[in-house]
Amino acid sequence: MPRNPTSYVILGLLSIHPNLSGYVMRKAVQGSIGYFWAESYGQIYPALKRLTREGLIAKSGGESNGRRPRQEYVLTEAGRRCLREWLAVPFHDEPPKNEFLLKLFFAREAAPGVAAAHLRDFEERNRRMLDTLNNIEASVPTARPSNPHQPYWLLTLGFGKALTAAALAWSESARAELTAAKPSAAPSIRPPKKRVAKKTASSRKHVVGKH
Amino acid sequence: MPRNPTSYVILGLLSIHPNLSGYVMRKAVQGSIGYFWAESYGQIYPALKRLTREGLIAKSGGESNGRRPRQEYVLTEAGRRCLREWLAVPFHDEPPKNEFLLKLFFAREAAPGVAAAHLRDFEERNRRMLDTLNNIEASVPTARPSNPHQPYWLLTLGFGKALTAAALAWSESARAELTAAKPSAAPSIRPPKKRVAKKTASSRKHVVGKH
DNA sequence: TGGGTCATGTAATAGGTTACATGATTGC
DNA sequence: GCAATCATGTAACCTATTACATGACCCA
Repeated sequence: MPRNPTSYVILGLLSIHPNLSGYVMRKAVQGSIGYFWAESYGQIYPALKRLTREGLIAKSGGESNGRRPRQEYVLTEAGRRCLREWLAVPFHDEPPKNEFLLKLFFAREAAPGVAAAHLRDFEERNRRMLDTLNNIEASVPTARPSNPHQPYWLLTLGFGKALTAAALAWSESARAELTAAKPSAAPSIRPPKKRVAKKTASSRKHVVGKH
Repeated sequence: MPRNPTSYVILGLLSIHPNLSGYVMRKAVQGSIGYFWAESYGQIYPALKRLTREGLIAKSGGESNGRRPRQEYVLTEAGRRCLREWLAVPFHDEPPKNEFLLKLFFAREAAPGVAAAHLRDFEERNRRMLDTLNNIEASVPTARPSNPHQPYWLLTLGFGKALTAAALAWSESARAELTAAKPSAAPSIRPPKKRVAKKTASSRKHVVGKH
């Protein structure tokens, strides 16, 4: 019986830390794997119900400290087995849909300045993201014992940093290229000295836009 | 009236090259923006129908050279306006869901070797991707006139190359870190000289896995 | 008393994949 | 003849977001 990604996120979180409620799972996703994953309540709560019904997780007494009592969950043995099996099967990577790149690709049709604006926006967001990731890194204890999951967390964090930094570097050079290549709206006679002029290129058999 | 991303992809493609059929649109997506976007026939054909009904595109005589006649489409003026408007609104970037990173993050629960296997797999896929992108780049004419969309294509291609290269570099160092950090299954007494030992770290307020 | 956050959930809708059906043509 | 590719489309299903409903507690 195939299960959706949300289910595995839940199983994974419970494998790291028992007794989580739907609410804190959502928060945990945002706070730890938010760089490459997202879950909404509309996904989590139904999944919790289903997983309970199927015996992969079980309700554990929700501690109600003054507040509304939280329904908490723990992994069952079946749940742990299920998680392990899923972890072992090869991942599939569909191309991540990137609306920013989509708009950039079609940007010739846009009003002048639109592409540059998106690029600035992109750059800014990456700058903030890199900041966030660095803060996370700084908040991690470098101390010896730590916890057994930490090596893997460090790897994903490192990935986030590396890719964000690369995106940032690219967007800076892209901005330069763009302003250099587009001095006026009608570049027909000698586009005045491209400054950056990095040799990049594009496009395969290109059904669309044969050159 | 809000439209789905697929619609804008169609409008965008037709803005670059008129007279495309659903079939070649799919191919064009794979061949040009496949690095960061995907569309299935199940999305494209209904979208074509709807866009035609709404007057954003129109059927253009499908040329039937021996084969089954293809239904081709062109942009209408309303379609072009609609595309322009969409291009101008800020993009929203949801975190791209990355199953590889998800499995890596939870990998402590997996059987030994699983994380390393995924990493090798990831590395290999990125290597192939970089190859593909380089081939695309090589096939682009460096000649002067070219076509007006090319600067934007070059930017997205450059992005793909930069990010893939960064992912590749990361995965190589990650593999080294992983093998260094995990000599046996129970690293409790002095994990023998980590070789790479790049200072990375992880995790924010971390509801899950407080250290 | 009003806004923020804690906390759980449902319903409507949108977005997207997969499998299937159909049939022609090309190349081995 | 058979497999692959061209080419269009539909139906069933899964995935996911958004808005909404509910209510308590905290703090200013």
